[in-house]
Amino acid sequence: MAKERKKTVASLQELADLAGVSRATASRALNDNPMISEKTRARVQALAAEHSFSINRQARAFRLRRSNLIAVVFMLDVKSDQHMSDPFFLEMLGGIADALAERDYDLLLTHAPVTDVLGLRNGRAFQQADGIIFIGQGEQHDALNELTEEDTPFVVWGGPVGEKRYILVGGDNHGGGHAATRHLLDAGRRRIAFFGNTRNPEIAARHAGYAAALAERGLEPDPELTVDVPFDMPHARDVTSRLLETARQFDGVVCASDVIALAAISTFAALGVRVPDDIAVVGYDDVALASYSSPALTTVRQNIRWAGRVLVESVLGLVNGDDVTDTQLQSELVVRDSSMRRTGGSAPE
Amino acid sequence: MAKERKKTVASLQELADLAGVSRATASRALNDNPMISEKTRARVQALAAEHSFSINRQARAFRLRRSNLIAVVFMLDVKSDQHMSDPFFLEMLGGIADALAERDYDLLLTHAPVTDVLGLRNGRAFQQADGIIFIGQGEQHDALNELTEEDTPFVVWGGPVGEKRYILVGGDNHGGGHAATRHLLDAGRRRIAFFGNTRNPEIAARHAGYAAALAERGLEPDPELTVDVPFDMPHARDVTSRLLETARQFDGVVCASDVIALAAISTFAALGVRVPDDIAVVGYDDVALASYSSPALTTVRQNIRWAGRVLVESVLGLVNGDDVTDTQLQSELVVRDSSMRRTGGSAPE
DNA sequence: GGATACTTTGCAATCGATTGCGCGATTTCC
DNA sequence: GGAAATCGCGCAATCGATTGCAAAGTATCC
Repeated sequence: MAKERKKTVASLQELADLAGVSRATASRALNDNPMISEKTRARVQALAAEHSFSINRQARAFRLRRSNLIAVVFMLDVKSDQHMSDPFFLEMLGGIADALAERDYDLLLTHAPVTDVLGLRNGRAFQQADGIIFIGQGEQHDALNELTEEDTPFVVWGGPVGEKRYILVGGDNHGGGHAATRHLLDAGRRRIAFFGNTRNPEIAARHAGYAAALAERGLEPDPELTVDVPFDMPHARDVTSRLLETARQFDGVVCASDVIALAAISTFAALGVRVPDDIAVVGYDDVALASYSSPALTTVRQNIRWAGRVLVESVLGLVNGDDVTDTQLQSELVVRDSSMRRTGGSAPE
Repeated sequence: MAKERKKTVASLQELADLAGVSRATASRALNDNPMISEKTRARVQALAAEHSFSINRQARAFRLRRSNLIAVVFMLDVKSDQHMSDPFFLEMLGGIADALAERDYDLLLTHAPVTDVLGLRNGRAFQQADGIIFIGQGEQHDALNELTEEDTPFVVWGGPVGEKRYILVGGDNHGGGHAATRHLLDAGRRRIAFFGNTRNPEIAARHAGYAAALAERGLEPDPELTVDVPFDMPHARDVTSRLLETARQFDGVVCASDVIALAAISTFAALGVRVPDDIAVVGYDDVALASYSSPALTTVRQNIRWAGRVLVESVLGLVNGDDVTDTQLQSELVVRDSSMRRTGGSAPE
């Protein structure tokens, strides 16, 4: 009797009957349509709440041709096998999810190893979602350009590229790469390597910043020290150890991600190279776990959660037909290893 | 002219017209309904492919009252603030996403800090999705029981609990906790702590395994050494350092997650405690990054991607009205620190 | 050949919400 | 007091696919 929830009302029609109005009026009342009188609106809404009625979203989506769904597509490079275990993705996803929830949108997660991005045209993302967020460009830049022909709008998280027809949101990769490299230079390092796949636009920009920082000090980047390290741990480890065997003449390394950095550090340790004494390492992304390595990892912070918000605002802007422009977010060097500075060869402790 | 994609066909009606059949026949042909002759079916499907027609999923979902969407809800404890930065979640999500994609389902991600789980009843997950996967029970066990009243079926990843009315999938938490503890005991440790929030059912089971392992060796677990460490790094660090100040009489610690373990190790290091010489640490989950800490972290592996598959199969089983039972997956100790054994007080290096 | 059975296809209702248009009632204005 | 403007609401079409049922066409049997 004192049941808090009354018999639930299934359809708009039932609610209308209950309120003694037509379906049309009930619909308008729920949507705060000004055509409806204040009194009627209040009554209908009260009844809706009382009977815990909520509109059938399927029907609504069908009628309005609008699902309130935004798809998130992770562009995973199969070759370099940057897979989801990079915490960066999760934090980004969290940021996007939160921002979408605030705007009353839902998140459709599409996680396909994307070799053929164009195949997405016939996939769910383009069919069901009102808009799409691509995380990363991988090496699929041209395919993305082609997707702009479709009528589902999208934005991309990534790095600068040449001919671009889509909306891009990204960090200041050039600045980040520059700051990271500069940090090592300031610590007295001279032979600085770069670990990362420069075919990826974001990483290419970081690498450009790296090269620029070297140039400012009159240093020429050694091509042999730019290594295409895959994103995931096991591979990174292999490549790193191989490099150490063949050309151990470097004393610092700028990594394209924290995961790479941690893999490198771990590998160095296994091979008896001391970090940061022999080789100093800088990461990228400032994932939560990075601060807990020992020594704590110096890295470039991107405000990932905020990035998620910007992505959401951009894509919803497109959905609503607003003018949307590219966005570049700040990146910031986070220095954690105060003892990296070269003091003349003596290792502390 | 040699355009590979002909003018796309928007609706079933158009396709039917093109094929010279009725909408009904076209629909049945596309769905391989045996009522339709082989010839007609082939013709319709060929035309559909040729004009890259794909059914309007909104309309279909509306008509069939079935969206082919499975919602994934992360149960985040606000108090203990276990947030998404734990890579465990991401790997699980990847496993679920893959398994769903194979079954032609999509993933609706719902990421709400769930204080009031019952509020989900009116949320999107219950409205749009055909089924739901909850990741973790948090401390919301009773609320979950109540949700079984709703008509959207769901399964839960988590640990054993008392009165349970829902389908549960989980790892062998008791066995894992036992193995982890046993490992430390075998290495000669005697004062072993447990870090984790035992109000969480999974962790409670791990703790039970921990206690059981101690008991087998005639040791009584010291309540003071069971510490409710929050899941995220900063808090874990605080709590850990406090513990060290007040009661530093332990030589091993079983952690409820790798993230906690890494935080603990980092804290120990900062406080001058040597790992594993002074205190040996075992983690849980075997997240990718764990293997790269130094020393590499011994941990309990759960096959998370497989877990994702099992969750998907279970929830789809429920959706289809099959009988579904609880599942317990294997857990396995991964030993990475060969040098942990106590050798009489002499620290190597 | 005619009746019966089976196969193949089409008709039309249906799912639930939204919205253009029109109608009656009320207010406003002169 | 009457015409015009305004307000509040309902009628009915509509979105696109699915499906029970009936009808038309074809094969089978005696």
